[in-house]
Amino acid sequence: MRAAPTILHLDMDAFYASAEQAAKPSLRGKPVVVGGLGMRGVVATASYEARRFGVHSAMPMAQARRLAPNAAYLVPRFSLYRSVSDQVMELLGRLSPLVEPLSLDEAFVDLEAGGVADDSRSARAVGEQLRLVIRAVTGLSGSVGLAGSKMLAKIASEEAKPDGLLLIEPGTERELLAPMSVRILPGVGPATGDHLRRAGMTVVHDLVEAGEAELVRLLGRAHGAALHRMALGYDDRPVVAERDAKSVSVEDTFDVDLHDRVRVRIEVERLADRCVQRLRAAGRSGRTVVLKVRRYDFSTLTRSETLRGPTDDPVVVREAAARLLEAVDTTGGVRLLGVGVTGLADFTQEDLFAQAADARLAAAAKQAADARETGETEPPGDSGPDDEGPVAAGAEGAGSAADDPAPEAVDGAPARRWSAGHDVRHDVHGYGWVQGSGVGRVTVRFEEPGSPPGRVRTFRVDDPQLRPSDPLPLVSDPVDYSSWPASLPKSLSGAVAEGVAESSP
DNA sequence: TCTGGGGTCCTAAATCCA
DNA sequence: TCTGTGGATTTAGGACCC
Repeated sequence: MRAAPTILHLDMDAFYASAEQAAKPSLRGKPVVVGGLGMRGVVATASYEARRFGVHSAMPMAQARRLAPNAAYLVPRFSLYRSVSDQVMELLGRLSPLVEPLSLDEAFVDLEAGGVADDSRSARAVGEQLRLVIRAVTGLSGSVGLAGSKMLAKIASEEAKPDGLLLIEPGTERELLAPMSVRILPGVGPATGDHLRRAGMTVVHDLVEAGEAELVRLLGRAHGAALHRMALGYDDRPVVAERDAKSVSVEDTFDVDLHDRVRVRIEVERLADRCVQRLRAAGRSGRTVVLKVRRYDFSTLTRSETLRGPTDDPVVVREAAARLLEAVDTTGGVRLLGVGVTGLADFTQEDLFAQAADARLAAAAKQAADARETGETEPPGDSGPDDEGPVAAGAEGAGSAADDPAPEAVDGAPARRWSAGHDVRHDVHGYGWVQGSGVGRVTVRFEEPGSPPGRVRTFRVDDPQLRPSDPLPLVSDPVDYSSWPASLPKSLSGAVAEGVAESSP
């Protein structure tokens, strides 16, 4: 544990929902729920207004709708969140070279390594400034935790939420942690929490009392020892700037369980292709292919196969996934399929051709053997990368809605798809967003981040004056903060006063 | 009334090899 | 050559995180 509370944890408040509220003035102050809208969707983020109805993240969407029927329900728009996140991360990068992003809306910063703080006073000052600047630049609020370790900084930001700052003074950690639920400690989820509760431990103090030996007995060596240290407030994990991804995976939950074996195989091949696309985009290759199957009863199993060398060949990954699938019983129905690759290496050209050739040979041999069994005469080598054609035609519909922007054909002409929540621009009425669409109509609310709440108008889905638009910046006339943190612009206090006035009418 | 998608890390058993 | 030991690797599953 370092002496000074110079590790900062930033957590944006209800990030996705807040970004949507900033983008859509008519939703400010109203319950907003962002998540998958399909029949099997779950809540990604609920605005604080929605949380008052009991809606929280990871809750099934159907349940959220019962609790808050009048909330606005929106699909996530990651491009918007990513652009806001980039702005925030850029600001953090000015404080220190050691910035560790945990997700789009969270990061650790080592202020001491950045030379911007070395004691409680300076750390608090940086934290307060950061919150102001983030609000001025993004229009959103974030909560800041400051402490001498990552664990405590994160707990501090959690306690500070929403829109606050908490600094844990060195020496006060144990006292602070003692009465808290064991669930605040990292690594204690529902299962471990239950386990501990059955052993009579519900608050952090109980863990300290129990002692390391007892926790190790209960939870195993690594977990038990780590938990004991955490309970005492010890955590010396450093802030790590960049960490390489260790796996790449894609998965889909289907609106309706899949029963048809052929359909299941087609979906696995599609997922394999998508997985390889992402792998290649990252410039990586992988050695172990993992197939994930969630069955009708939510039981989940994985099967994996390690190749002789890393690959980024879609054929190799597809065929490995298909082999793995053959060993899985899918009677009863399949709820989710996933394909992943681990054992990542940086792209190495050599192995690939040999690997692909090997796999093709093996596949050819197998196909020949199968053909002999079934009396088929289809020649091997015909199952190349692009033979999705005729079979895939019947495979439409139940896939996730999110990943397939292909327009539906109406009267032979491609109809545009107006997704709820997405931005549009109309030649006459300007910028707005899709409130809903159906039966040939699309309803748009015309407003933008800087405007007052706007009017709703309805158009035909093929109105030529209506076009999809990129998200607008949430703050239209940003103050120049390029000199921060060296110096704050004079307008800061003015901008801050305005911001406060806006958010508390 | 059900339970997403993208990851990480840990454990344990089986297997192989020096 | 036989047997034992210890380590590394592979595989499967589970918990956890946002």
